[in-house]
Amino acid sequence: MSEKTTIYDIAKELNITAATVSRALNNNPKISHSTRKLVLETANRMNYKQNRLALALRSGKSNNVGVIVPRINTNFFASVIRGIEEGLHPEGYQVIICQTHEDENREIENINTLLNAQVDGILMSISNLPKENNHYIERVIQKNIPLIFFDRKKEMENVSSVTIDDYQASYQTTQHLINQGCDKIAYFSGDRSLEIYEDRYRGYEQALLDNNIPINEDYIITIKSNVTEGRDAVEKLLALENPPNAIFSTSDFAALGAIQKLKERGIKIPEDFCVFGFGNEPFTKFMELTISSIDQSPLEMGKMAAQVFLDKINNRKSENKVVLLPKLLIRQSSTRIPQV
Amino acid sequence: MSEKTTIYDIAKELNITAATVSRALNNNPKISHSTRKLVLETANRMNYKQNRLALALRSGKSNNVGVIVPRINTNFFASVIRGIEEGLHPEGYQVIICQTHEDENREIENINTLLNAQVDGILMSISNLPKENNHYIERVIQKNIPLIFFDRKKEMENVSSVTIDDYQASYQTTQHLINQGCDKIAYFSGDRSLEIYEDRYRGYEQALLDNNIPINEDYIITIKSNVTEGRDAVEKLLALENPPNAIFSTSDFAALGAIQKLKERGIKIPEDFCVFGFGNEPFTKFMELTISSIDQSPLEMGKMAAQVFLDKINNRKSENKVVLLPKLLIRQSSTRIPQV
DNA sequence: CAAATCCATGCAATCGATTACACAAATCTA
DNA sequence: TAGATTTGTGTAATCGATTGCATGGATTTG
Repeated sequence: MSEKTTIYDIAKELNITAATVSRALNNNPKISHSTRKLVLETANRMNYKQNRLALALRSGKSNNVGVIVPRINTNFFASVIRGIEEGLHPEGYQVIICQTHEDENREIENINTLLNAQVDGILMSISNLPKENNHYIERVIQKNIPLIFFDRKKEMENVSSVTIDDYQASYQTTQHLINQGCDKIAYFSGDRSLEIYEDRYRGYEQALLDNNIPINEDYIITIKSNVTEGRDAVEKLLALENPPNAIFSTSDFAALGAIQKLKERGIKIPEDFCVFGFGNEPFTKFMELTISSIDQSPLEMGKMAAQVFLDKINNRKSENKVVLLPKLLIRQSSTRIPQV
Repeated sequence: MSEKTTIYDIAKELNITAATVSRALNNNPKISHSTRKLVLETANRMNYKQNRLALALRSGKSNNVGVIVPRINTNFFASVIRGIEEGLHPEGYQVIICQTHEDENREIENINTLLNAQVDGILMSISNLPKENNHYIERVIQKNIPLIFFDRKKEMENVSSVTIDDYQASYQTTQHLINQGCDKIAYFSGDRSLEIYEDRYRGYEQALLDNNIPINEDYIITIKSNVTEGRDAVEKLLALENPPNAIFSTSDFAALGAIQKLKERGIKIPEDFCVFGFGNEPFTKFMELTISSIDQSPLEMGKMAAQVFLDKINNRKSENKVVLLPKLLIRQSSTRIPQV
């Protein structure tokens, strides 16, 4: 039935040993031309396929890498994974995907599962900030397994990372809004205990300071990345005595919610109010009023993460922090002054 | 350094054999309570992790399943994969992902890679219609490895599938458009050599026939799933002597392109023209003019595919065709008569 | 022609975990 | 208390591929 051909089957067929078959298949120069030819033909005829598990067990290399993300079905993570896959597949690696659902326990679980599976490396975007007890991450390093963070990273020794320059992205965006004449810029933040959100906040803050605009704590709202939170946040902002005239949202979804609510209130965008998102979700450019956003080059980020992993595994580098340039996509929702 | 603890290390530590350790860890009742406790404690202390490769080699089960899709970074496929992952992870399976980029050679390559990796099953959405030479798919069946198609399936013996009822979806949508007063309904088709697109076409056709509306070949355009093709197709349609007053697009992206172009031409939606998409991409409900579409329940589809795989592997069923119900999401782009 | 060299292949251990079978010690039966 | 049974472990084979070392025959060298 399920006739799995092994090198032993080939050996028996040809009245030679499995060792010889193995060597022939691996182009070992010690094998005579005639034997090699015979083995290759027979292997082909018997539809032989190398059992990678056996190889993995012996060599200690599984040729699998694990990828851990909060969830897979958002454009950003799906695209990063696609990039990783494209970078690693040609090198013979398979990608195993795990989702944390932003849950710390599942994150730990996932890491253990991947270590069990003997992956050759782990590429991850942190879901939660591991508290003091981030032993589980250090265990990966102790095992000498390359660990690479992408996007949501944590500064750690011996851990490489691939991110965009979140600070710059944020600084430039804020400056852009100021250039458009906005002087009261609200800010939708993510969880600032994660480095990327802290960096983004600092960029926003510094741009305001550099333009002599005071920070207004009322304008700073922490949100989750969805439409509803964006709508709710706008309600709060419009209820202020001195409401803002721009929003920089670190989530495209919240930016969309904000725009919906602003329109309902009859506020004209971008004339009366500018909005800027983050992430370049596909819908931002599909809207009638296209939404300005920041592209994080997820495909490139994934490919780069794959490259960093390959460099590490080949001992070319022990540590490496890659920072990609963000791309500001200035669209209608923040364009008062026509772009040249 | 990378101190991988094995059962042999534990055995040596306790002056017993690996067999005993193995049994203790597997709760074999023949092991004395004291030994078991000792082993478990020691294993824990030495941070033992079972090597799944060794287990896989011995048992012949890798506890990996392969998933093959055209690409991962679309909402639909990412969501299906998420569903598969959620269904399989609790059962101890890891998901290995491969992308074909719609390329037949990569599809063959992917299957070979997965067979090499000794996956316990393959879940796939066909990219290309394998011609006569679909040996590569049959090889999977010969090896007695469960094969499950989702969405883009091909009718084959011993192969299970999970799809939505594409015919019904299409029939109902066409009927809905007719009910809205549209009598000249154009149709954007995918590659009809794939079953799902053929089914969808038949649904469209039958609904027209049942309403005594003649089929107009000029209205039927085969497109790729992107915005540009939708725009181009509308240009062609509007250039006709007798242009249509509705479009049923089997792609949300093409539907969006169509809407953009129609608006540019000053055509009012839905008053003068109705548009219906397919796939329920997130943007369809985010637009100012929300786009009617068909939800394919990708998450559920993935979970169901996982379930069918589990049933098969546990010999509960040898073959199984699951057909999910499509959900018509009737939104503004096709609503002339207000819904109750 | 005897000794040295080389070539192609075989032998056997290894990776880590599991498990059928064997066996010694402990416990029970009559 | 001798024999039967149970209990807990050890022995060794197995999964499939790789590889250091050994070996036997052919070829070359002096």
